[in-house]
Amino acid sequence: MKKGKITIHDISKELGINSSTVSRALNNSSRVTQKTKDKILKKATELGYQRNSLASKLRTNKTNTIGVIVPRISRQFFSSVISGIEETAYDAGYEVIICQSLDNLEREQKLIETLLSNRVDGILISVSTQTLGKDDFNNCKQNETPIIFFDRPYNIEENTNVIIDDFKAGFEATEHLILNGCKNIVHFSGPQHSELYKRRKNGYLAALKKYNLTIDFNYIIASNLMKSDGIENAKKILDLSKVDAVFSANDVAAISAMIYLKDKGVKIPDEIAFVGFSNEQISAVIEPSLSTISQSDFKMGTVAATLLFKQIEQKTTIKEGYTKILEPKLIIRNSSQKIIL
Amino acid sequence: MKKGKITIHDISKELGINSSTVSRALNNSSRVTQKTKDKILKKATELGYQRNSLASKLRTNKTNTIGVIVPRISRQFFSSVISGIEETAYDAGYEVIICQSLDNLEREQKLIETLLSNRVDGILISVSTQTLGKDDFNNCKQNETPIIFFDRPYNIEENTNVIIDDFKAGFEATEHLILNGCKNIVHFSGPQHSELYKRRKNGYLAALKKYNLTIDFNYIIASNLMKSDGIENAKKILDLSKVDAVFSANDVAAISAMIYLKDKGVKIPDEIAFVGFSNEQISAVIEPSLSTISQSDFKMGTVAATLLFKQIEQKTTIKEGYTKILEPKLIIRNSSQKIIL
DNA sequence: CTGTTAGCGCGTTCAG
DNA sequence: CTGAACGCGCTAACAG
Repeated sequence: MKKGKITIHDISKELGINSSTVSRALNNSSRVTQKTKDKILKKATELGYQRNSLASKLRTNKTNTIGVIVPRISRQFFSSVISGIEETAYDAGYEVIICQSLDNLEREQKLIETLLSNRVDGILISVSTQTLGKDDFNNCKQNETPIIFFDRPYNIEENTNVIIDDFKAGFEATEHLILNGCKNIVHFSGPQHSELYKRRKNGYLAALKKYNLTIDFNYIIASNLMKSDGIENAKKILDLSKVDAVFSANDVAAISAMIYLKDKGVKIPDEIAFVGFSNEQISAVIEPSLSTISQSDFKMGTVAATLLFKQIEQKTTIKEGYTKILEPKLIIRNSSQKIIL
Repeated sequence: MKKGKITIHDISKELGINSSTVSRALNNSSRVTQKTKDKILKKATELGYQRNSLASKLRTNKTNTIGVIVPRISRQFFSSVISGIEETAYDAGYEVIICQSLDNLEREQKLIETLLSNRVDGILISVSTQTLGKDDFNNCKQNETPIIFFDRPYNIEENTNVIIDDFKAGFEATEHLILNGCKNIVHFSGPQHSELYKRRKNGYLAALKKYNLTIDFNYIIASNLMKSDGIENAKKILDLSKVDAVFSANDVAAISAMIYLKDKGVKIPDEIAFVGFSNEQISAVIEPSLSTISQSDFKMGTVAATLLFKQIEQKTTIKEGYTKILEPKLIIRNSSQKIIL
């Protein structure tokens, strides 16, 4: 057997058929007779032919590949989104290159460069926390490479974004708790300079108002996204006179708070609604006494990917400032005790 | 500004310098004068030149890219290994393509094909649980593309593998617990047909023997890797008269067991040694009452990658059956209470 | 339905 | 130190 890589020319010569025909056959073109196709395919496997995508991509100027950049793949939210993206891409015949920025702007920029130099057809990105500028992704636009921002919106006026309706998520989660008989609902929020957490909080407040429940601002506990904040949150809960539910928009803090309370032997609220995560490991942890609700993170992946493929294939000039706001389709996870949402 | 992609020829024409020189300058060849280099680089950024890696890779027949296949990126062990791989690759000037097989053999095979057709220089893989055959990766060997198996060994006689010394890990974890005064140590094991879990168990047994502790086989609780198994395990613990530590080699089951015990209000053992994970989320969950030990998963990534790059660069014919067994460098995670290991 | 020709963008000869 | 020419493997366009 020949050393090195076998090319279509090797097949071509062996069979006395022109290499273009071989190429067409291997791409299953309708313009080749089935008989010759069979002959070629047989020979190809016989020689151990291995398609060279690089050459093909170079020639066609189309890679059928998209790049995905997330802060960390270990974060369940992102790995779920990635799964959604991959499923969609798989069906649409696209390859996916996954990258993690580690929330580092410099690294993120480097990844973008690498993806562009590999001529990906498009990019999906959840920007790093360091990414605050207004024009960090000009190189994409210059290349006319579509880029879509998901989860963490970026420069909404000019770019395509896929985000969730946080107000509605907060409203519906809270409303559900109310409809299940809860009246004293604590809300764990996140950093208050973040629009995202503000919107969720406003949803919470709106739900309380709708049902004429008194609003006690001591019941709104804002904190950062650290474990230690969760402990602090838990201590604050202990100071409140009556709590029959928690709506948490802050996963890390919420979990450590719950664990802390459990360890202290405090009975944790029967009704807890978490927004923002659905990881199996985490749900393993909080079962059976709690339930999570999960944003449709998987769906966010499919939506973002579908949108990207549309942009790629229509080759539309990128619409400025289109934002897709997902309905907060909240998924109820079964619990051995009460259903939460 | 010119539409479409700018090539070295565009730079070449604008400057009246031959494209070969431009190419050399952009690759920082020593055979170009600094002055012309500067001129070229300036022009390149001015025109928004964007290197075409595809063409370069095709031409040089070297991609400086490796593929990594893992069952799931969401599993902390794998995402840690990936981080290790990425760091190493980053330093060595390699790109990394991350793929997940979802523990599905068909998908795994397809990914291999894709990676090969993209001419990756090498592959790192932790095989899917469905991968049992002896020659599922012949296409790599045929292409002379190095492939290294990590964590889940595959056909040790013929391939390069990077695994951990499970016996030693089990021994040392158990020994540590003993040295901290524990005498009644439960061992959570995994599927008993797996060599990996057998070896860890043997390490546990060896440690008990060394310190003349009585071996009670009721204290060895084997199960599968599901949440439900963890619950069963927990129930079995309740039947035991005295337990002052747990050495768990089975992360999923161990966690759900601990949570179950907590929920039941049972005081969980003070000393718990987990082997096999170090995820932040998980450690958030089990703090402050427990501590984890983590295998050097990150290191496994660096070691496997380093080995692969060596194979790639030396272009050695792949040594048959070389297995690198890592020392189980166990990392102690701080706990607010006792240190476990 | 198949063959011919040319070229994607780059790097690497071999000249000068 | 720089230029001219060729080819990596594949496919689009045009013939036939």
